[in-house]
Amino acid sequence: MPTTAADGSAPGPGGPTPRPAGPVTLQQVADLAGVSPATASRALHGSTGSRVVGEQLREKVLAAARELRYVSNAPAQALARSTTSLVGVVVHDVADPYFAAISAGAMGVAREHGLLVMLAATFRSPELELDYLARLRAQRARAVILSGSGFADRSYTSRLAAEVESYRADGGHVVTIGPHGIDTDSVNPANRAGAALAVRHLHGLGHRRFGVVSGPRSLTGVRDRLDGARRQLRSLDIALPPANIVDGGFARDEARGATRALFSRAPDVTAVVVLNDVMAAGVLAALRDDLGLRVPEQVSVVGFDDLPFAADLHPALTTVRLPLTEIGAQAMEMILTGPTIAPRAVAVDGELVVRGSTAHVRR
Amino acid sequence: MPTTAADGSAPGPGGPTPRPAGPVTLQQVADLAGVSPATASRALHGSTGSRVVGEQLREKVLAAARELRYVSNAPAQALARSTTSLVGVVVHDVADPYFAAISAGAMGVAREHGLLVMLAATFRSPELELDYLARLRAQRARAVILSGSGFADRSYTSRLAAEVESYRADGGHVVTIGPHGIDTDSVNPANRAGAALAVRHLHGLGHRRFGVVSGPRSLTGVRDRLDGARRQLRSLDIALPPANIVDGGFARDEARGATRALFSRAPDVTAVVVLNDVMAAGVLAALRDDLGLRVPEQVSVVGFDDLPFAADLHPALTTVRLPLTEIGAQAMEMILTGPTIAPRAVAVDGELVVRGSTAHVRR
DNA sequence: CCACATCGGGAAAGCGCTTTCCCAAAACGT
DNA sequence: ACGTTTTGGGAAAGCGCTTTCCCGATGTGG
Repeated sequence: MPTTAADGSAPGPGGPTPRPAGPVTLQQVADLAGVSPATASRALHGSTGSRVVGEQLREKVLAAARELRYVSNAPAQALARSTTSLVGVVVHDVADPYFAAISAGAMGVAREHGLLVMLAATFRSPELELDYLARLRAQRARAVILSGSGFADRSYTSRLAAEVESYRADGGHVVTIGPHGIDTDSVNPANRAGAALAVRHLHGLGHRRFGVVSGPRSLTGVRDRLDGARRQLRSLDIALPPANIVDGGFARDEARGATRALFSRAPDVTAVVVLNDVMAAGVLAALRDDLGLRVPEQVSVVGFDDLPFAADLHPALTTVRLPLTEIGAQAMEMILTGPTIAPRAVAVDGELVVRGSTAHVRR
Repeated sequence: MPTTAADGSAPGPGGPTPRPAGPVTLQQVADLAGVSPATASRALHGSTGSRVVGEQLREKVLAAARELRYVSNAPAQALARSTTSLVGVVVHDVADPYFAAISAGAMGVAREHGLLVMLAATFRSPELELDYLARLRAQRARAVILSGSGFADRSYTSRLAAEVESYRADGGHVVTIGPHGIDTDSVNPANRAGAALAVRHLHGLGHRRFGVVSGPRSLTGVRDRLDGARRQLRSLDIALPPANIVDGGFARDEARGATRALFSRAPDVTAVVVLNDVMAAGVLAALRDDLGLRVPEQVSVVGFDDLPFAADLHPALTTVRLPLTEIGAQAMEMILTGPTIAPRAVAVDGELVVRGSTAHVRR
């Protein structure tokens, strides 16, 4: 019987794993293999450049580790190496398919490179975002991706900048997705251009009376989209009265209510641009079930993001596609290549996907 | 000017934060406050039971920490305390709304209790799940939630059991969602009963010729749902020929293709039960756009899960609702209460939500 | 007025790793 | 043949915290 006897909570001769209580330490592995902890460490994580452990001992160590089901203590390792393989991803809301897609992209890349991701959801609270950033910094996360757009608030922005600065001084790397008003690597979806695309599409179909279902204006991403739509409208000489802009709160049901409000104020609207797809679902529901307006015959609707369910809405949603998974992946890739001297900014284009929710104006 | 001069990369007299390079250590905070590290530690994380730090010093320490923007080194803390505030959540796929909802529930509870969650996506690979579990164990995560259902594979199950056992020996706690074939705390959605519910609903509407769009049978959750449907059908004396069961691969588009296959093999089917909502979206698309069959006039469809978009499908999907967010929250709560002597199992009921995709049989 | 708790602070010993040194043995050169 | 490099292993010094212990300075009761 080649396995050593070691201790025994299970004294029987058969048990292949005479595992001691509590976490197994490197020392125990070393003892079992009859080597020093130094050698055990090198055999298990031969990271020490040129230092090579002899084939013999190496095998013994690995066998010992396997037998004890050893996994190294990551915090201890982090302390000794002063580096971790953790990255943080902060989102507004995991259940929102927008963030789910971004996260999926980021996590895919993380996996390929052996990084563990800590996901934090802020539920759109700036306070919580700051708090999480500090905690991620405390964890010595290598990098963090701020994937929810920023908040349009001076105090917040400066606090964020300070926190990011501290983190960077600690050797951390932050990548933002969308506008955050701070000087970091970033990947920027074409919020303005995308919204303009939507407007031009509708204008091209003959629409002249527009409504917008917006999100909370405190979010810079929302502002940009709204701004993009507005500018494009202005340059086409179309009026967009403030009353025609309603806040759908980024939620389906809230958008549904907002849509009713919009049409009670401006019943002649024939084209509505919705600042994201989940709200668009609510808009479609309101039009169909609450207002009895037919899409696209009476009203055309275009969304934003092209979330997976967009094609399954009724009618299928015309929308501005953003390659969300790629965006997440790109952000993670920027992390892998490490920070550069000057912040990089990669721009990501949106693309109009025409489906069934838009048509020539008929009213 | 009350702030100390300390070092200075910015020698100007005004800079409020003369922060040294690299991460700030507790020692530096202690120095600045003129106390020992012991006191600084106690002042910042007064966890040491009765030990109280004098108001005076306490304030000084806090001020120093604030000034240096100190955050404690979590790995070092973890090492010293030999405990962390990390919990792992492993899912099959973050982008899948099913897991997104569960994660959201879990993360909400985690946040309330100051836990950081590490989210790992296995993309349905047993290998990866095992690997992540080991890594989470290495991180000394307090607990992990295995939220994807298990794999029906003996070798996998025994390896999982071993890994879980090791983890538990290290003081870890694991909670599973759905059947995993191992002896842990678990929250179990009513997969069998839910599927039976769907079948009874359709049967009650007069349907007698059933088809099932399943997922990969290697997943125990899928098996249970399928089994629930089968049993119910049998007890109603309805045949379900193997040819009427197709594998939709848990993906919308794959399910769409599978549906075409189903109807080419069994064109007389009037009721199809789909083992989850994302596949149901594909089924509806196939029926409507590929096969030209009208739902619910010619074919009735019921899904499973009641994901957020279910009500927005066309027609709105009749489905078996599972309170996913709650399920995630409950799992996290089991973690908070810590492991008990005997594993707990909480059962979660499904509930039929009748919408527009089912109707009396007419063919 | 002194023995004796009590309180609040610091010195120092870890926590489990990694990594620099240091050293013996083996390989090489001339 | 001997010096000189490699090679591969171990001893030990941290990494940045927490926490036990110890100790002087206050407060108590007899």
